[in-house]
Amino acid sequence: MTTPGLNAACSTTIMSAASKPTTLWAPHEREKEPLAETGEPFSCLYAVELFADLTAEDMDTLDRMAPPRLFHSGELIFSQSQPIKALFILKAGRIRIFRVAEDGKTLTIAILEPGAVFGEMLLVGLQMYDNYAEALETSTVCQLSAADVENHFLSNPKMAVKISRLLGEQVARLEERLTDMALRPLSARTAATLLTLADAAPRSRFTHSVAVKLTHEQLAGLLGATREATSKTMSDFAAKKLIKQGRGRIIIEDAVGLRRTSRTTF
Amino acid sequence: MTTPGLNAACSTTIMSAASKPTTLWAPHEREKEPLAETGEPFSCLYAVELFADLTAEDMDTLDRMAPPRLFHSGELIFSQSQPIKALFILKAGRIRIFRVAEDGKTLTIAILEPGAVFGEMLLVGLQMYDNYAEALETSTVCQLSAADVENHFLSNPKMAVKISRLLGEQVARLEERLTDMALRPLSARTAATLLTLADAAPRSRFTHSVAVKLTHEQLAGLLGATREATSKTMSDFAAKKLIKQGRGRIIIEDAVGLRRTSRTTF
DNA sequence: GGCCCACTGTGTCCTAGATTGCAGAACTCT
DNA sequence: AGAGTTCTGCAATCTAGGACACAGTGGGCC
Repeated sequence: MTTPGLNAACSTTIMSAASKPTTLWAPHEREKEPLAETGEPFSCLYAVELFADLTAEDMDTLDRMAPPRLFHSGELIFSQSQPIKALFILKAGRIRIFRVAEDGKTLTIAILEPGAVFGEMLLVGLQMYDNYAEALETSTVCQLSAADVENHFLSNPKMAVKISRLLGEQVARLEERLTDMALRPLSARTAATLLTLADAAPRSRFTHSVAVKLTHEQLAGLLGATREATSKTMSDFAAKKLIKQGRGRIIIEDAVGLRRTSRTTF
Repeated sequence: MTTPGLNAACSTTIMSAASKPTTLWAPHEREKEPLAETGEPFSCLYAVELFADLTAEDMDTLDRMAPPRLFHSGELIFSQSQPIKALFILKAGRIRIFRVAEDGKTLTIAILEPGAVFGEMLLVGLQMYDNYAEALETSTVCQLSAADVENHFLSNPKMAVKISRLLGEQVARLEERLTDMALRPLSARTAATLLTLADAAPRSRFTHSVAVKLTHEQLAGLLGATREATSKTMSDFAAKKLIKQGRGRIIIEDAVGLRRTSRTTF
């Protein structure tokens, strides 16, 4: 049920039903989709698990309060200078949550797919929170103001429970990732990360293989490694027939093999 | 107010009022304390922030349901084979939460001080959760059964909110630690970790300097580094007058200096 | 159809930190 | 007080992965 994704600043990566058509990485897909959906009257909220317990009425109210907004590739949704003042719902596109070190290097905390909720630290009243969010592609994002959230959420006891579960899952994932970072070599981390990405990814109905739509550089950001090192690992994996490479995407060929190498120490 | 400790599997590291006397690391302290307190009629719960909203009545009921239990140094409180079936409150002593890799290396997720609550993943219904908990010293731990928790907690709406906040703080800390691990050299990580440990640590009333009661090896476990590497950085720090060393404890001498080196890249 | 740029593949250093192996010092326990 | 254990301090070597520096190449864009 719950997707065990890599997402840490969001959590439910439930796909919105209509978000990704069956075509997988069809060229030109990008231009049509987000723009077409912008004006659409349907809810940002329906497909999001977090909101499932709301009454239809509440949902509609909230929906009207959550204006969709378009972000172009590379644009920042929030950052240090623009702290989180809203709860965000990703309707279409992809968002990268990341942190920045003094020297400018970044670690990406999560890559969000449509249906994800982020900026949830607002929900638990955390002020100083130095994550950045950036659109990886042209994306449309709905936002609920802090006030609206206050009124319609924190009053609802079921909601608090949901939020707890959501955060609990994040904690579990982060702990896992932390120990991976500390005790596993790059190859193992890469394999593990690919697998997690794979089952958070939109899936084609027609092929049993799954594609992860990332460049080596983006993957490197997730791994806390350099682009070069990641490229090398990917070549190795390709040589071992674990994956197949494509420009900007990686196709998982042998999931069990990956699982195995994700557990090896060297 | 809330202690920004390193704790990840617990969170509030509020000290129970009577837990640590002013003597700091007095020899032989260990034998007397936990044993003497075991039979004590007072609550495990009073000093724990998570329970502050309970009625006195509820508190007493819960208290009677939470038998204190003694764990000796090195003993496991829970593990893979003994999954979490209770919510634990650390009354006295210190507990280490950790994870284990295939090759036997471990990363410690958190070191808990008295007053900490752990095993909280039970609260959000997470089943498979592969953390271990081990007593670092002889420790007394109270446990609330899953059923009791169910009855007295999940009914209480305020409680859910508290749990959310608690988990939210954990998420923030873990994200911070993850990026530290990924992008910062050992020296910086060490400095940062010492600082966080320092203000989670019991504080003497008489000295303004704070002591962290850990061996290099334990610290190394927290840093995801070897004992040797940690020892070396500690020597460096001592040479720079940032800390003072003692067997099994580290005294912070220059907190701002540490803060500075925690931000340096090299 | 062609240009240009964002991805990718390598290749050569080079350093932080792991590994190994001891040795002395500080506690603890009896 | 003596013995054994735990901690800490080095020093020598090894290596995964970082830092640079290019060189192809596939694909979107004009």
